[in-house]
Amino acid sequence: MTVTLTTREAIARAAAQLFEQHGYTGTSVRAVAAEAGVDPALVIRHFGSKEKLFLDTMDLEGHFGGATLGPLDELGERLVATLIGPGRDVRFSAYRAMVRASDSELVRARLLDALEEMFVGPLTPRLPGPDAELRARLIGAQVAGLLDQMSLVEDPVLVSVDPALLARTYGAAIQALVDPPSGT
Amino acid sequence: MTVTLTTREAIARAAAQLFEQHGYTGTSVRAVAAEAGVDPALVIRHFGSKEKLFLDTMDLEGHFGGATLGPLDELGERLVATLIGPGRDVRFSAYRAMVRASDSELVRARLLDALEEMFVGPLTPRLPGPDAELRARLIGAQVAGLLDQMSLVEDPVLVSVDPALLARTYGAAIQALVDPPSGT
DNA sequence: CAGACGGGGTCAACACTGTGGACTGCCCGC
DNA sequence: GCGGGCAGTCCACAGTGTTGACCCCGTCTG
Repeated sequence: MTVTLTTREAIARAAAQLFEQHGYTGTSVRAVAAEAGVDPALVIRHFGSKEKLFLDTMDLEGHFGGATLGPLDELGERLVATLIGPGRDVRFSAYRAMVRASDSELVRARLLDALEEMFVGPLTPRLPGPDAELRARLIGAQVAGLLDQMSLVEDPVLVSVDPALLARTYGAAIQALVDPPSGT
Repeated sequence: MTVTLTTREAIARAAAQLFEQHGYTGTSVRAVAAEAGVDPALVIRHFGSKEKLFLDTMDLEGHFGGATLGPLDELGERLVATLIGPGRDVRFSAYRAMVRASDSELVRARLLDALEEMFVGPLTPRLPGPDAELRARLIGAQVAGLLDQMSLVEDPVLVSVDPALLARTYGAAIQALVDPPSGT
C-alpha cells in the first residue's frame, strides 16, 4: 500500500528500473533524478554515490533465492528449469547489470556473496563425496556461464531453444558435479 | 623487430595495455593518448571511436585459440587445464575486459563470434550423439562460467585451488557434454 | 515564546569524459 | 612549383559523478 512515496523510495525505484533497463554505465545519476522528479544532487546526498545507489538497489538473492532446494536427484535439471523459467527476464537483467558493473570492488564482493549464499552455503553440506565445497562453487560457475551466454552475450540459439531440452542437457552437466565423482 | 613505431601502432599498443589493465570504462582516451605520447583527438581520428579502438585492440581468439583440439577423450580436463594453465593472466584479463564492456552491441557480437569460432565451429561436427550444436554452445557456456568466477568475480577458493584437481573436477562436468547423453 | 539545530532540498560549480571542427604543416604526384 | 591529402594540434561542446554553499522548515531547548 504505497500511497505516498518518500523521496528516497522514489529514487530507489527509479534507479532499479533504469539500472535493469540500461545497465550501470548506461544510466546516469541525472536520469535517475529526472525519473524520480528530483534534483541530481539529492540522489547522491541520499545514497552517497552512484555505486552505493546501485548496490542498494540491485539484489540478486531476491531474484535467485531458493534455486537449489529440493532433492539432489535431478537437481541439475530443476536448477536450469528454474533459471530459465517464468520471470527469467528480471533475473537476466539483474545478473547482466551486476556483471557489467563488476569493475567495482563492491559489486564484485556482492557477486561473491551471492555465490556463497546461493550455492556454497546450501549445497556444500549436502553434496556427497569429496571436494563438496569446490563442486558447489563450480556449480555456481556453471550457472554463471549459462546466464552469460543467454543474458549477456544473448546467444540466439540458446535463447530460442526448447527450454525442456536445454534443462535436460545442461542439467546433466550440472548433475555431474552434484553426484559424487566416479573416477579414481 | 619494431625499431620505430608508427603512431597508430603506438596508440594500439598503449590501448591494449591499458584496456587489459584497467578495463574499458577504467581507461580514458586521454590516458591512452598520454601513454602513447599523442594528442587525444588523434586516437579518435585514427580509430573512429573509443569503442572501435577497443575492438581493434582486444582479440580473444588469439588468446584462446585451439583450446578444443585433440581427442575427445578427456577433452574436458584438457580444456580446463589449458584455460588455467600458463598465460592465464592474459587470457583472464582479455575476457574480463570484453565481458565488462558487453554493453556495446559490437562487443557482444565479438563475444558471440569468439564462441562460434572456438567452440561451435570446431566441436559441433565432432561431438557424437544428438544435439551436437547445442552441446557445443553449452560447453562454451561452461568455459565462460569458469572464467567468470576466476577472473571476473575472483572467487578466492577457485583461484588458489590445486589446478590439477580443478581440471579434473570441472573437466568431468564438461565431459558430460562432450560424451553422448546416456538417458532416455 | 524565541532561538538554535538539523535534515531535506536547490543551485552552481568542479574536474573529467568522449568527440567534432577548425586549423596548421608536411609530403607526394602532376 | 603547386595542389591535394593526410598526420597532428588546439579548442570547444555536451554530458558525467560529485561537492560545497545556501535555504527552508519542523522540532527541541532554554
